[in-house]
Amino acid sequence: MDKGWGLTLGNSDPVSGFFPSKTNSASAGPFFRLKQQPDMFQFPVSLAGYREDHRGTSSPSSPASANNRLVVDEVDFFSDKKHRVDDDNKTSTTVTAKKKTSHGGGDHLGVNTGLHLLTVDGGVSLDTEDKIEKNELAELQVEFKRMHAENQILRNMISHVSNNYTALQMHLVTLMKQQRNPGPKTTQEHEIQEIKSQVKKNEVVKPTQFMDIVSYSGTAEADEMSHPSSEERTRSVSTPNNVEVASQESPESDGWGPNKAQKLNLSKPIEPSSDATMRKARVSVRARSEAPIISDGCQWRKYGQKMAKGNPCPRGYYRCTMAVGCPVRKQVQRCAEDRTILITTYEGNHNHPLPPAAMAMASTTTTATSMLLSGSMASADGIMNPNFLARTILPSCSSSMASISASAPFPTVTLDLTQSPNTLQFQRPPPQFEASQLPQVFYQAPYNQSKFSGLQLSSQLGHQVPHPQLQPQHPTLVDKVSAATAAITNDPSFTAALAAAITSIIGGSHPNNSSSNTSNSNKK
DNA sequence: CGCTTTTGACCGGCGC
DNA sequence: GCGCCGGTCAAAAGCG
Repeated sequence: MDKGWGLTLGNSDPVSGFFPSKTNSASAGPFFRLKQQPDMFQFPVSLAGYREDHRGTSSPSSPASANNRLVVDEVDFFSDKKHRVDDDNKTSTTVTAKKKTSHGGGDHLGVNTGLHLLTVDGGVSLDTEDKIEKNELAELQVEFKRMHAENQILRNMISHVSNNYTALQMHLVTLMKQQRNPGPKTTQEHEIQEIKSQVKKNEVVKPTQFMDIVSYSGTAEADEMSHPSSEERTRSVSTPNNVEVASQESPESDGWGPNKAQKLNLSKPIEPSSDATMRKARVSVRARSEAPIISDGCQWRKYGQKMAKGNPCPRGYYRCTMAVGCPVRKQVQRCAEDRTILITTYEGNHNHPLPPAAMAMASTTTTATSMLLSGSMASADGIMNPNFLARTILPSCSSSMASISASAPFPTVTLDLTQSPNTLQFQRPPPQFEASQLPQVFYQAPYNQSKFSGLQLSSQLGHQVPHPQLQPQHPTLVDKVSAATAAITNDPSFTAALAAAITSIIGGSHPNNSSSNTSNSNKK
């Protein structure tokens, strides 16, 4: 079980942990606020490296994550609170101020204390030096104000993008619901019909790999109905599309292994157990870590270990033990090529409230995962609209080599955090960075994979691959915002946060506590 | 003593 | 039908 090393989700101070201030956090993430839950878009994530001193401590809520990062193998979100876009400018300003006042020990911008005291000896040119320093201080203050104004502009831009995305997301959800309930006719009927046709196409392609958008939305609603608790209602509201990435627990399915539900005929009535592909959806995170496991905010218990074919390293099987019957599983295995890379694959759906950190992750990346999943339905031929990724997942992955992939037979979001030059710049020299490893997104639909197995998108918003169907709704705005987004996404910790988020969302998107036959791991 | 980990056995899916 | 393989089970061992 993970006890606090590796990917750590702390919750001591989510806001300051990931964003330097609440003010900044209010605008820090273009799509991390899409759920209208500002508090949910905080990333107290530390994709931290191996810290033996944390071993044995419960990581999710360990405030110690903000300290003691002498050895960091991955991204440490707590180590540097000045990475965020809003602070980049501030940081530089502060550094300048410190340099100019270093002899006096002044630590605060605008409070140039101690300078005079050190220059008094001899009493030479005190006034002159004082004036010079006052001028410098004034310049710094002006610059600081200017930076602040720029930050405000950037915030507004991000907010704008966020709003646009939210509207788009809601639109998508609306379409899904309308598709499921064809009764009401709206002006978007043609879009509904298009989705329906896509569903039919998917049936033809490969039923067992069908990403059941119908049951997808249906299960989400079913969950809402079956879990009327206030918290779950809140989460349902906060995640309108309710990314049911994971299993809808049923007696014959546990959400991980081979499942009979995969073979259910699509013509059958919509029910959770028929959502085979959704149940099979996985999130895989590749992270460089010496730790045997990554801590992601949940408690895990190992229930098995197997030697997987083609990999000399054993694969560990873990299940969530935060609640009885939680069906969430994860596999942990080291990469065969590079054993410093830890591959963690998540599957399942938590049936319990998540820790604050994990919930933040879950809420935040519901968007990303939902875009991955629902986006696969967004185009006529089943090809995911890359813009969705570009708008949601990509920004956070752009500069940290995070790749997103989905491969048959199960849709899988793969985040590769092993090639994050920016991250490593903070910690140690980049070991393996080369031009060919520029941020890319690889999306492969779980079906019809051949159509776009090679789809690659530049994750840089400013370098999106042109596509007739993929033109942004507000290209001009996108261009404008690209700079701001890049500033955000240039922080590799953001990617690590996303990784943790997606991994947690797999289990945290929506509670479902249907009795699972895989939940008796504790019985002995 | 209770919980977790280990590890071989078992099961089911899938390809040949 | 058979064997391979991934995944899970559960008894035994380990640990605090």
